[in-house]
Amino acid sequence: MRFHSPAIQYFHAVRRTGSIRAAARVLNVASSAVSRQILKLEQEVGSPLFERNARGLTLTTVGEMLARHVMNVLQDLDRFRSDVASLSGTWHGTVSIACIESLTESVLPDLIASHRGRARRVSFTAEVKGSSDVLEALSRGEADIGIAMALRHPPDLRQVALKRFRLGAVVAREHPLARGKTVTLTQCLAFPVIHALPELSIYHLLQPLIAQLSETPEPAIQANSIDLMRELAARGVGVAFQTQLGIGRLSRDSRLVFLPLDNAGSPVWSDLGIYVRAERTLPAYTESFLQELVRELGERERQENAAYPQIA
Amino acid sequence: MRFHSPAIQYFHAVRRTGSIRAAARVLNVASSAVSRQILKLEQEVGSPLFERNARGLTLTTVGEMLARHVMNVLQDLDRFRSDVASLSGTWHGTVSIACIESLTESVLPDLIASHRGRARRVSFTAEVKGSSDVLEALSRGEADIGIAMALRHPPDLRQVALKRFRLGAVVAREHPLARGKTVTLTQCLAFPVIHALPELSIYHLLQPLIAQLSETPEPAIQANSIDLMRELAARGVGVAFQTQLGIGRLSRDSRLVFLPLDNAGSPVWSDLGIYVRAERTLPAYTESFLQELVRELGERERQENAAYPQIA
DNA sequence: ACATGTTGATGCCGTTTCGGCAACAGTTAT
DNA sequence: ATAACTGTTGCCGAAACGGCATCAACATGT
Repeated sequence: MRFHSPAIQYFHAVRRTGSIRAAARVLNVASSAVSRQILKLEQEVGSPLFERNARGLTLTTVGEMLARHVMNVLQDLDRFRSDVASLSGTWHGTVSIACIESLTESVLPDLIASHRGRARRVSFTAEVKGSSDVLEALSRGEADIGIAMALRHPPDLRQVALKRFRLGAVVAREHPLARGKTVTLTQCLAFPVIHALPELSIYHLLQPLIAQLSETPEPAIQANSIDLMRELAARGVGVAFQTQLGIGRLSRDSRLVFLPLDNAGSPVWSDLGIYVRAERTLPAYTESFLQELVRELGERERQENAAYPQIA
Repeated sequence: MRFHSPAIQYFHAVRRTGSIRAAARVLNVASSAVSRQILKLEQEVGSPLFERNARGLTLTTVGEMLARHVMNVLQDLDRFRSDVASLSGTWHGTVSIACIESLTESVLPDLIASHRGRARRVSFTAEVKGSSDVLEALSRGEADIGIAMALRHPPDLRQVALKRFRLGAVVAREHPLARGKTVTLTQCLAFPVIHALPELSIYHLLQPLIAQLSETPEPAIQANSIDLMRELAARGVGVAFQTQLGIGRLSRDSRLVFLPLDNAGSPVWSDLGIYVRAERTLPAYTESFLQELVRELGERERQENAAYPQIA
């Protein structure tokens, strides 16, 4: 099904790879063919689309505009394909997800497993990144669905849903803090703390709060893996922080205890956003999974906020 | 700027004209060329796109899906073009509007005139239709912006704004009703009434209310032109009904009086919706006009509701 | 400083695709 | 029945495309 001009596809490949020859390799054509199509495009648009650096190509402003158009075309072509396929009963395609680490513990594997159980012809691609990288991948058309911290998102993305989960401390069962029901930041800082590195969203949640306290925190450990931090906490190394989303596994892990964090009497929220490219209609199978994702996250939000009722 | 496969453009022309030979004439190519491209498309999609009737071609289900995709592609191409043009200072294009008759009296001419004064390179196409035809034209990609009665709109359209205006009676200055400040439907039905035909939105607003009354209305006039109805009222033929939007001209027309309608103590609202194709990003100049349109209608809504303050 | 590898662009040439002309079979209206 | 219309199909010239070899410009490594 190749009813779009080769120039479109070649341009797309060059943009992704950043090089004409690399694009030619991916497309299984001669580099001269690719080069010519790009030149022809530039002539028809009337303006250069790439800046020729010695080491490859970079998009110009006009190039970025065309890239946006081409992404819209190709993504909508995918949707059309899926529409036709679903008409004849076949229901297949690939859902590409970019998300932050909090999801990998139980939400995402549960959902994908359950979905695969029902629709076996749908494949998945999941890539774990930092929040800003998630949004960037989405903007570049490298993912269909993105889950990230709900910060300001670029206008070319649409926030499908916003779910909030409580941030809390994770400590070993024997830890002194484990005797309470909740903890304050000040209480935690009295013990060794396992800090998140800036790549993790938790860092951006806690840093402003810690900065408010005048105390100098005890020397601590820093890490960029939620899994690692949790395992460290389980070994009694210190206090780790994480979103309540990891609670699914925690409840099965007898070594650990989750304590919702209180700051000045009110909970500390971690806002999770589900994003999609705005200028786009999703294929049916992607839309279907998206709905399940939103529903599931809403369900977890409800469950967990019921388990730890809000104070204020 | 023709970087899309000819098949796309040919398909689009065939869909609009409903015939291969007619499309060929529009495209200035031989009909054989068009026929071949369509056949090639059908072969690549793996399914017929048109039903060949002896008198022309009709879209199949798959054809309609492709039509949607092609519309998305071509409309987004327009947007891309306008983006590039606005980058180099040029700001030109055509805004195509489909709307119901209520707008033609003052809102639309005022807006277009004012906009043309500032951006002379932007042209306009306006087509007056019934509400459902407006939505249909929008769905078919024959218009950029649609203004219609806010009924249930198809899912491929997006309601940009919703403004409500009071429905009222229009009578000659010498009419007995002109002595009051407002009127009820029962009061009106005591006089000869100029009814709207079903093609006009006013019909669908008033019919349910009239049906509620058990009285048999006096034999009356029916018409499908707001202008005609108003002129009839001016000549004392009877009571006409229209949206408060026509008030701009009314105030300049000393022969007529507008009386807001009351039904069971509450106003009768006419909901006006502004629509746009959902799967689409508008060109900059279209978006700009759309914003002005929404603002202007909002302004009129505010003004007129202030002039005739709500009762309940 | 020199050699090597990589980048994008170009001239040449065979292949593929496209479009125009004319003729065809089928349906509809007069 | 005639005439006007529909979409389709061979045939052929023109345009576009892709592959190969080659070039100049730049970066990297020795």
